Amino acid sequence: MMGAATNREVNRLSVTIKDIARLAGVSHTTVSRALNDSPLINDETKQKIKQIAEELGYTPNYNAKSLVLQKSHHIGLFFTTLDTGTSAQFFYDVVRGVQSVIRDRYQVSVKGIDTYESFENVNRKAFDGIIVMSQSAQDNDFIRWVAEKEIPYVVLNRRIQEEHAVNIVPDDRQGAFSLVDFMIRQGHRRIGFIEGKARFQSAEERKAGYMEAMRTHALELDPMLIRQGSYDMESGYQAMKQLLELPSIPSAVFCSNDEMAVGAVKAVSESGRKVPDDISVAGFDDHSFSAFLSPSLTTVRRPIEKIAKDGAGKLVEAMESGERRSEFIPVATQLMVRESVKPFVPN
Amino acid sequence: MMGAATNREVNRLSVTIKDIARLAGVSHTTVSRALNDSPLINDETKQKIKQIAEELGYTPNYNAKSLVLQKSHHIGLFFTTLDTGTSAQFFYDVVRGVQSVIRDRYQVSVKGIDTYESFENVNRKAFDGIIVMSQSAQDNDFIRWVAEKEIPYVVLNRRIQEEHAVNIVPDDRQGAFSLVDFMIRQGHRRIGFIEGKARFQSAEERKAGYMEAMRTHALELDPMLIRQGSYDMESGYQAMKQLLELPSIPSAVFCSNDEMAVGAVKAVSESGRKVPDDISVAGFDDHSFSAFLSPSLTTVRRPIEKIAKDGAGKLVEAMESGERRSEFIPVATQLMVRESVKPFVPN
DNA sequence: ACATACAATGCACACGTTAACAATATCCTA
DNA sequence: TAGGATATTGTTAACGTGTGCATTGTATGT
Repeated sequence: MMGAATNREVNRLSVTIKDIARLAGVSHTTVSRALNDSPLINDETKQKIKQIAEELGYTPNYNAKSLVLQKSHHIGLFFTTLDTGTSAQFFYDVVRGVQSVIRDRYQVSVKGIDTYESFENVNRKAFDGIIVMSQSAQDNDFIRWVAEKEIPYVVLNRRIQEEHAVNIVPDDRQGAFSLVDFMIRQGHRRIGFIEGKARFQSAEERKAGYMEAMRTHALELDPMLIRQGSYDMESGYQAMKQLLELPSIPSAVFCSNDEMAVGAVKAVSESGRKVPDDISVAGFDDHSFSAFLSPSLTTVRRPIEKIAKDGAGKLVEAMESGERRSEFIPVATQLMVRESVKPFVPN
Repeated sequence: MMGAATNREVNRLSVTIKDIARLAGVSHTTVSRALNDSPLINDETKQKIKQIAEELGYTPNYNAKSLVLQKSHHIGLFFTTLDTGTSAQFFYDVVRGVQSVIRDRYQVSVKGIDTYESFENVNRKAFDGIIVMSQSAQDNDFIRWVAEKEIPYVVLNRRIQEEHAVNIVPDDRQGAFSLVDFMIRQGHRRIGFIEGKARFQSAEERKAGYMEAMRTHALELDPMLIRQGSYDMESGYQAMKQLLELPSIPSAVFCSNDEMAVGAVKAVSESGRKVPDDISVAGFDDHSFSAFLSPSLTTVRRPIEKIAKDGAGKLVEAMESGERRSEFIPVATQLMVRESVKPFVPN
């Protein structure tokens, strides 16, 4: 009679190293070592054990491994928010970039920082490492928490002051500068600006680039030409409508991202004007649709997927070496000249 | 001297129920019960224990919990692919929808099915439940695997035959039908069609809707008017270019999604024609940019975020009740009439 | 006053894995 | 041929938590 033993096996969720041990006639320790390719184990036994494991369809219980190895096999990918302000394209590029380097080495959990009331569950037991895709200084509390818990982490997309982390940041200011500089060289003097989401660092950097370019060319900074937006199309549409109601409208408008530029172009069309003949419009990000719009959108490419990949790579390095290295890596942006900005023609 | 004990505490990753037990002068069993609000424990002791836990900043070790409770606290969110074919908007809407109902009850890991060579690590130990955002019959192997492993799951977005799962699917065929029907009622007779990504079910359904509408109105199905696309802008652009080279071009073109419609509109513009005056164009999905294009895009809204929410809700239900219920839930789509389709005017 | 029920807590083991240490067998060296 | 080194395996405890069962103390009913 073998009722009891059989029942136990049947009821169990799945095969364990003890099952393999029994069949191989060795101890479970030996099985563990064999499956981990320990040099201690004789090659023949090793092969035999591996074969049995294969036949039984053994898969390790990662919860048990995690418990004893103090390693969760999980990394967290945190965004400032998953609601307004994070564009679909941005989100998608980041997740793809991260996944492409992590593959099945870790599980990647995607989160919005703003959904947490308390960070208590963000700790070393839950995450081996954390990628913060930071868009705003709001994230500082979170980043400080992660640093205090001594979880290996990297911060991408926004410059931070902390000392113990890799920080990869696109040079938004330079990108904005070169775009506005380009507009000015095309003869534009009254250049409007639609800001990104308030308190987002990228929004501030882009504004700084705009202002710097204007100052460099000794152009007047008319505050009426600067409008607040929030990175979504509707806000770009509204802001542009306001600009078009001014007594003296700008000949060119720089929108802090491509989505707002789409909204802005719509407002221009509705006013009976044409882009770029009557007014030039540019965006930022080089969103995937930008090249396909009519007119195609002049913008600045920001290599988000590459930043995500590099960041994930650096994080894995840090997790596996155990060293916390501080490193600031700026990433160049690239001006994409297309059709939506034309030389200024006085009428 | 208290060297040894202190050292152990200092070196440990964090506070455990045994630490709390020691301070409270009870056994760790009592602590475990108290923190889980067991009715067995006296209210006073319970309060005292909870307070100590609070003071020490205790957080449970989910790996240990998982091990003993056979529950991973993780759910998997699987897409057919994270590469071409899955649009950023689709991806984003789904993740947001799922996260909004799951919150911090489970960790959500996002995956592309096509990155797996072997599904071995997809099992009950790793996932308490799985959401398959299925776009193609390619996923059938995966779905079968999940069903065999008896992991609670739901399949969204694509109709399946399996018996033990909830299946929520937008009625793409009906949506496509009503859109093409609308075009025909606007007087169009030669209506082009740009197909979605090959082997994607949504692509086939939309084609079926197109053909059904044409047949219903007894219109000729000219195979020259049907072009293969792959759901991205470039393919829409190329397909439309081909259609415009025909000796007799269509007066309206239905693109299987909005992204291809954007590419198609570009091709029309480049040929010197105008949308919708010279040729009408429509898409599918009601992408966030569709209302903001000029002309705004006539399309079909598919409530992806709602599907994701409902699906996540059903999954949680299934996981927590332990019942596998088979349920097919079709979701209506909605025709969004905008500017890019105009009544047909013979020239 | 005594059996009985019940409330509250502890003991001991289990979950599946790894690892320090112990144990054995085998081989080599002087 | 004794003694040590080495290769291979096993014993046992540990990771942090939950739970069946035993235990203790207290209240209840007769």
